[in-house]
Amino acid sequence: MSAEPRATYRHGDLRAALLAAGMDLARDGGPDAVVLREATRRAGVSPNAAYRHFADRAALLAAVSDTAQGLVADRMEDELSAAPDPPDAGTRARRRLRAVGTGYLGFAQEQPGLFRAAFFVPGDLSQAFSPAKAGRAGRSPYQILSDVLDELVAAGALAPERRPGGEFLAWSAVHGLATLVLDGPLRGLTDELIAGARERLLDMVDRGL
Amino acid sequence: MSAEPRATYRHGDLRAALLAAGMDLARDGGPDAVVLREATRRAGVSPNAAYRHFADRAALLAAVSDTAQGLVADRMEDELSAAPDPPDAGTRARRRLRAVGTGYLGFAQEQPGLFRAAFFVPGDLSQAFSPAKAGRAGRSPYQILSDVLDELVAAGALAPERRPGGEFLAWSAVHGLATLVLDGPLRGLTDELIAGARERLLDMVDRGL
DNA sequence: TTTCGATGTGAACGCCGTCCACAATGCCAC
DNA sequence: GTGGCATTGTGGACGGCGTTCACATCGAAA
Repeated sequence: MSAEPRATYRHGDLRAALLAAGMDLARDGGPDAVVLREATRRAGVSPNAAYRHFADRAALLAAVSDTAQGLVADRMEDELSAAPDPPDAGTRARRRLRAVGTGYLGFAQEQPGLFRAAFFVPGDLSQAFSPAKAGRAGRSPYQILSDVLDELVAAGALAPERRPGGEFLAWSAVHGLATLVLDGPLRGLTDELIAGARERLLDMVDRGL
Repeated sequence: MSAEPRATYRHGDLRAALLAAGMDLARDGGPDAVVLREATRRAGVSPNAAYRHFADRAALLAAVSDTAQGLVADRMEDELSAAPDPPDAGTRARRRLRAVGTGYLGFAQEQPGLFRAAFFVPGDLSQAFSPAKAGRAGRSPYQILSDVLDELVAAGALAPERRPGGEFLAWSAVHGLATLVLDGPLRGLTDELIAGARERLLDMVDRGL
């Protein structure tokens, strides 16, 4: 889709094409690989054309980041759907919180480039609840986490006075571990070892929230 | 120290000068601001001269990162020295673990640029125990954390079977929170609010380790 | 004193993000 | 229809970057 010149002068949906190209670049290479000129090249368009749809490279990267966060949300929703449904509401809610963390960390392992693009872009977490970051189900990763914490309170598994700010505790733990797996001492470990670390970390959150 | 030409053809200690310039760049601007050409400019030297001392920009950045981690270590040691010494060994050890986390997060707030350069450089965490990352006291941030966890076990405040991998749990939590404070929803909050989140997070680690 | 490795210089290459002026296009009012 | 106009794409240029190659300069060892 890049070699032959377009039939029409107009492209059709250049914004979407640039975003798709940006996603491809991010997939193998992370945020630094999202290069404006290369994205236009892949879309079969001159470099400047990008500026009709994105203010600058940072804007394109932000769009890529938002889209990638949507994929993370999907991965989390998948894990939620697959989670078993124990009868007791409390253990069910706690199980669902684990599923959310598992989905987040699973995505980090399976799609390191996109994960980096999603969460290692300075400032792009500031409006974590923006609908631009939502997945198919319409919820952003933060919203999913937030909702599961509400379930925890509703099920009586988390004291209401501990609820406020719970997102920050849970997210901190899980995101920190993702960093260790991607760039730190846990890099390159076998899936089993990483799964072990994950379970221990989720235990910590479960116990300490 | 940049304008007037050098008296001698040789620079003296160009490596150190480039590293110092790199640290200055990182201090305000983070890792992306560590630009090879600018560092040589500040050292009063042609761009290529840098290649006699660093293989490429990544090598310079890695040196900056290591040095910055040494500063983080210093900040942690300071907090450790300032920590009160309760009589009970167990509560003392737990107090010291808190101090380590407090120092880490304090540095992140006080020196965001250097903190980013220290910990937001892909791959530079892989050998976390390298002496290049040590502070004045000769310990890297990871070593400090590791030692405090050992103290916890020695004091009987942590079951020995929970000890292995404890670094990953504690570090994950604290580093994740630092990310939220620097780039996420907690950015720009008052110091009191951030301190509140910090204490809650350290509670979680304390309880859940 | 000569030689030689280590260190710094100059010029160049290709890549990047971005800006400006201009061309092609689709659409809407008349 | 047709003329005008906002939208979208092009071409060319600028400065900055990392990096390489050939060359100059120096200090120290032979």
